[in-house]
Amino acid sequence: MVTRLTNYFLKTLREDPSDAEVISHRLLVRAGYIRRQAPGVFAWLPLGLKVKGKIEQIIREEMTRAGAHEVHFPALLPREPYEVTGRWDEYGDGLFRLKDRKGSDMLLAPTHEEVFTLLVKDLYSSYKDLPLSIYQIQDKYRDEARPRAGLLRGREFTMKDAYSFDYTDAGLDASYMSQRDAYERIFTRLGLEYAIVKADAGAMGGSRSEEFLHPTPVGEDTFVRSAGGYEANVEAWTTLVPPTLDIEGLAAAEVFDTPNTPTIQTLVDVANAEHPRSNGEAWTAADTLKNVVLALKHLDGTRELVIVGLPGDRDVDLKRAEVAFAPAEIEAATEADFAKHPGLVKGYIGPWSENGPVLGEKSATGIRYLLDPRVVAGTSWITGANVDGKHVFGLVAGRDFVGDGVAEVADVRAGDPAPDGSGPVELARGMEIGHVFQLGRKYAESLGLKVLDENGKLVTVTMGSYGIGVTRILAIIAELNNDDNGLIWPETVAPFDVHVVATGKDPAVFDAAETVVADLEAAGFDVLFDDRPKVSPGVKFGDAELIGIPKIVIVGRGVADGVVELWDRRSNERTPVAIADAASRLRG
RNA sequence: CGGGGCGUAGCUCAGCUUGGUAGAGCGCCCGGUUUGGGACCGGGAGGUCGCAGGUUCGAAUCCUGUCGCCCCGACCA
Repeated sequence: MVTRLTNYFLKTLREDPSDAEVISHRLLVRAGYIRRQAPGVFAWLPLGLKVKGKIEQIIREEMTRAGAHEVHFPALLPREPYEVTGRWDEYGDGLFRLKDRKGSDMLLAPTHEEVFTLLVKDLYSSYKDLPLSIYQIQDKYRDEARPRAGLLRGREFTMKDAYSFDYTDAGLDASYMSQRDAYERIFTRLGLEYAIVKADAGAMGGSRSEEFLHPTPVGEDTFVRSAGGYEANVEAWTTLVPPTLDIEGLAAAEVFDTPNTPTIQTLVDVANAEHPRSNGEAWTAADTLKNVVLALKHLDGTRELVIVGLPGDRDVDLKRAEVAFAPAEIEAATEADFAKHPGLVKGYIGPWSENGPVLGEKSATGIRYLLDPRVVAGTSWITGANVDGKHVFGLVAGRDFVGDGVAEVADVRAGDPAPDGSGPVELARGMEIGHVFQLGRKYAESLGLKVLDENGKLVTVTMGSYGIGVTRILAIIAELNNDDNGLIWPETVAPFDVHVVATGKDPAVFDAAETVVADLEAAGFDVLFDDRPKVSPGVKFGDAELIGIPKIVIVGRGVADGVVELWDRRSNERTPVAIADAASRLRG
């Protein structure tokens, strides 16, 4: 195929658009691939659509290889199925909701678990029909609080979402691995580095969940990896629990005056100055127990205070807290919250007081008290004595206080030991490009998807859900492949195979260019032909660089000697070749 | 939702402090000269200065309100 620039829908911009910050956004707009319509919503121009199509094609091929079949659902859906699974409420403000003329609630789907499940329920009723994997490539809608970075975080984005249906756990495992393997092939073909990290299943429910993260400093996810191969999103991190210690023989707790120690650091300073440890070692923040007050906003609108006790050198990671308390939302405790609980002495909160337990469901305050996994029985702490200006030293977990449970909310640090014993971890940033979930029976259960098994018994189907962010991947590829002059697409996703540039005004040049273009087409190349007659060479070269097709043929002054130049966009090398050899040289 | 920045021609921006009725570059149209790195000359089209009030003889400029956009944070694929 040959596409001529003289009648193509393309206009490049000489300057960066003022509303674009990240490189992929700037270049995709400047080079005429996309245009912004609304925050986080983009129109696709011909060039952009071609690249998107190339990525989708690779995904389709690998889905087919994995035995998944393509379908297509509407983006506009009725409320009911999402009401049944609870997601109409759980999605909160992130869901695009609208009403039709009759006043019925509709939504723009953020994902399609419900309708896929219902479709299979409509048509299938026997174990003989399973396993089944179906997928679609469809636009998704999420009303992000803050869309940003162009395509990297939009409110409309294209996603490949696949769903597997099995009636045994082993079957689900197999379907899951089949998709997971397909993802590895897809990202490898796209030339995208990825880490497969353990992820939090979160509001999606289910058990096993892994994210494909592309490591990049601009990523929004923090993940950890150990030298021994452990990789996990910090949201899914589980703390290595130390062994419990012997309580026998530990000294009794002692209360000391510690005026003006509202922060951990001031407390540690005072402790070292006035109450040094008996063995002479200095106290550190890790010897203190920090009790952080969190307010949970539950789905039904109720507000609950929870106090988390964690080592004083750790902070609460709000993302991890959201996971720990999902689906409730986390807010900082307000003055009003404290006013309702006069038993809490700000800055000196602790589980213990001379008058008995202060924190915990069975204590004086009745506030739920959860402990960091590191606060095991037999560990000894300096913590607030619930009296202004006093702390208690040597307070022993399991002897002097207990929690109502464990909470994984502390931040994860470089150097923390991996839970599988594979050594200390380092932290890295990544951008989520794919996610595989074992949903289990959550959706099938609530929507009533059951089949008859070999014994004629009704069994609930078990499902998996597998997503890839198509438009996000496009943006990441653009982010990775560019230079000062523009985009440089990998051949696998470039909008065209070859960009032919005819320069000058000599009719002989244009004749020669027609010959080259015809040869290339005959050789099977998809060709973009810059045949604009009155545009100077500088403009054409600049546009070619901006557009970023990796192989460029310059037809110009060399024509007099019977040669054209092959210009490699990435290496910037130009190689003269005979006009008649251009096509075969490029094919080789 | 908090913090910051910005809305003036198709695009990128100046003008606003110190009010006097709108500019530049690029792009676009016509004519001509150019053609291997974003050419040049001449002529031209194009703007309710985001919107609404207010102050003033007079507002892009000052005041109030409002809407929108971008960035950081919270939140999210």
